[in-house]
Parts: sequence; C-alpha cells; structure tokens
Amino acid sequence: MSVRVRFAPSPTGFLHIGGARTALFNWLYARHMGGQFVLRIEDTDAARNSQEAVDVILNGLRWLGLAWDEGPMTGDATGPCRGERGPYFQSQRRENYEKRVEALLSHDLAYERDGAIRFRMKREATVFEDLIVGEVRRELTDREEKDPDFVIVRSDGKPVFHLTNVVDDLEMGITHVIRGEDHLSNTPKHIALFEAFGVPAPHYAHIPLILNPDGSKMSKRDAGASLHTYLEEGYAPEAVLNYLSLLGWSPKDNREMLPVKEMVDLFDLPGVLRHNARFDLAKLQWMNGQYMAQLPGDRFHELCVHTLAKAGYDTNTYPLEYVKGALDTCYGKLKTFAELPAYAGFYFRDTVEFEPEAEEKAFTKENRPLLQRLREVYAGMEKWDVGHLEAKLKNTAGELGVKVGALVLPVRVACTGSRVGPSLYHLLEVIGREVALARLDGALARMPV
RNA sequence: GACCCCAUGGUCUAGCGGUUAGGACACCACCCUUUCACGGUGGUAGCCAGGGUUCGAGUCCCUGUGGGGUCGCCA
Repeated sequence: MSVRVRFAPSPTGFLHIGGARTALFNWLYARHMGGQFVLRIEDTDAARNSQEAVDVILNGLRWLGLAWDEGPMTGDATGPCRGERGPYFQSQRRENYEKRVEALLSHDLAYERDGAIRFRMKREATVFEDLIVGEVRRELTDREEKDPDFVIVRSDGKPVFHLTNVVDDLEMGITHVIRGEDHLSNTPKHIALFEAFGVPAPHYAHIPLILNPDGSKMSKRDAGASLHTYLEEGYAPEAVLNYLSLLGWSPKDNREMLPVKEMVDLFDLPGVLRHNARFDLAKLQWMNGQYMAQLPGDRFHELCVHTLAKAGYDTNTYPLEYVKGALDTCYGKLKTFAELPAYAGFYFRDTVEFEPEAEEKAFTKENRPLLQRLREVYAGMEKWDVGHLEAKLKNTAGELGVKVGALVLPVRVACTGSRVGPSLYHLLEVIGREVALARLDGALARMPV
C-alpha cells in the first residue's frame, strides 16, 4: 500500500516554525517513499478561523516549496480542492463525524452524559510502536484511573479534536501519522478510536519539539516562532528549509548544506532524533548567508528590491542599471536581507545619514587636508571607474605619506555615512562622479578646521 | 500530583562496547584585505550524576537529577 501522510494545521493566523518542520518531515517522507502528502485544515473552531488565516498556512508552505498532492487550492473552505478524499476542511465534514458518532453510539462504544457524548475508553495501559520513539507503554494517569472516558462531542454538538482527527485520518486513508511529540500522550485515545471503528491504527511517528534558545517551549509569542517573520525579513526559503531539516535529523556525513533533492533521498523516519532541539538563529543566519552568496543574480536582485521596498526605499525611481550596479556591490556580503537597508541604503537616499561613531572616527581635524587633497585629485580624473579610483586613491595616499586606510575611512564615511559597506571603489563608481564629489564636499563642510 | 518522552562542548549534531570523542554555528587569536563579509590557519569548550553489566562503557541496565510534553465540552 502506498504511503499517505498529512499535515493538519489549525488556522490560527500564523504558521509556527515547529509546524513548518512537521510539514517538512511529512513532505520529505512522502517524497522519499513515493507516497502522497495531504494537507488538511482543522478549522472546527469556526469563530476563530478565517480565509486569511488559511492563506497564511498555504502561503507559508508554498514559500518553502512544500507542495501538497491533495488538499485545498485556496483559503476558501468551500472553494476548489485537489484530491478524491475531500472535503479537506473539517468545517465541511460535519456529516462524516455525525455518522461515525452514530455508529459508536449504536454499538455502545460511546454514550451521552450531560448533553455531551463520551467515548468508552479502556481501563488499561496502552502499548504501541512509534517509528521514532520506539515502543511506548503508557499507563493510566491518576485522573484516568478514576474515569478514562473522554468527550468526543460537546454538548453544543461540535465534535472534538480527538474524534475529528481520527475520523479524517481514517477516511483519508492516512498510513503514517507524523506529528509533534506533544501528541504522544494522546495517541492511546486515537488508537482506541481506530479500534472502535474496526480498523487498525496508522503508524505513528512523533517528532521532537523545537524549543526557544533558553530551552522553554516555543510559543506563538516568542521571537522567531512564526515562519512569516523569515518570509518578511527576506530570508531565502531554501536556507530556512535546510536549517529546519537539520533540527532533529542529520544526513550523518558532516554536511550542513543540503540540496532538497538529497534531503529527499536520505530522509527516513528512524533517522529522526528523539530529543528536542533549540532554535539557533545565528546558525540560520549563517546558512542564509551561504545561500545568498550562491543565489542567481536576478533572484538576488529581486529579493533585495523587495527588502528595500519594505524599508521604504523605492528603487523604481532610479535607473535600472544604477540599481543593478548598486546591488551587485552587495552580492556575497550579507547574511540576511534584513541587513541590506543599513548596508546599501545610501545608494537610494539623497542625503547621507551619518552614524555618530563613524563621523567621530573619520571626520577629524587631521583627516581634513587628506580628504581635501583627494577631492581635488578625483575632481580632475578623466575616467571614473574602479581601476582609476583605486589607483588614484593609493597614489594620493603615497603622495601624502599616509596609509591607504587613512584615506579610505573618511571617503567611505563621507559617501555612505558608515564605516562598513560595499567595496569603496565599486561604490564610488556606482554613485558616480557628481554625487561622490558632492558628498565629499558635504563631509569637508562638517569637518573641524 | 499522575503519566509519557528525552539527556555528547553555549547551540545543532556524528558516534551505535575498544576513537587522541569527529563536523557545523557561535566565540577568541592570527593571516588575507579598501571597511564589513567571505576565505584560510590555530584555539577555548562536551559524553548530567551515582550505581551496576563487561577484560573494557559516551555507547547496555537501574536509580537519581535536569529539561520537555500530556492529563479540557482547545487544537
């Protein structure tokens, strides 16, 4: 039988980074086994759900490149879906649940009390084999010793998660349930329900959780918990995907950079680690830098423009060649696109914004005559290009008897306002003679005599 | 409180009875260099504790400790 796995998020308006990894592991397993990856939306809590909230999930998965074989095509619960086992929104499956509950009731496997319907749970330990955790033997908790039965339909008629989840997995033919470890303790309930419906339970694989750097549970409010922060800050999805794959799994050959294709080839459930992992933003950033440095030029430009636009820089008001030239000087220099506005914003501003420390270091009394002299040399240059800019600057430094760096710093700060930035000669060529000389003049005016 | 899972440097991990415990991120130093970043070289830092089993334990067993999770008419 072909493998069928599913990712079944609840539309809460955001996609948790841990949920994204759960989706990734499901997707990887499906691809590795040549099976089907199903997306199901668990939107039983209608009041809190919306089409926009579903779109957040859909967009997040699409951004990561995790295409689903079956499931919704839009955020509209009544809209088009792909696949034969729908509907793929729980809000559209009321009848399915009602029929199943009727069946349980008629076989006395469930009963009504206080208006709610409760499932008759067995009063003994459950043993099951988890593909990742191994054999799990779960005894009854003290509460369950008193009353192991649990509610499957609320008194207001709404079915409860445990019921809907099992019914859907059953009817959608799910063979492997790959989900967060927070469901491990719920699994006996689900197994009991499958047995009550007269079918064997699917295979289970509980993956460890992603924790905050301090080891606490990563909840909705924690920084970096939402996948969309990475989307919005201009991370490369390939980097996020690669980083996520290495949390709780390893290709075992000391490699960090792993193309998706190889991930699919190497991934398997028994290889998933059993312990929780902490989210390390620094490593994600490093990895993002690696991917950024090997991004195709046009893709790099696209993401740069996107980031700059979000920061308030409209690159459309500049000639295309200028924008391309400017962004080329940033290629391979950044770890994240979020650094770009501070790094290259000077290209797209009329005035230079000086960083106080930079100005203090560079605009000194001693540097004034040096910069003055260079300004004269540059003003008299015939060809304004990288080669000449560099040669002239080094020439002038020698002539003045100072180190190259002594000249580079004030020029850099004069033109960019910062001590860090793209290659000086390249950025000078890009901004052009007119702007460069104007900025040198502006700096000279600010320097103490 | 009961129940479940887990435990290799600060972080992610390799290891599956005999290793100088390997790699990556981060950090420190140096080199390269027009700054930063990249790259290169070197370095600091680890098997949670205590008992067993064994000729021999990071690897197997037990206990403790610590961390996480579950015990809802939330999902």
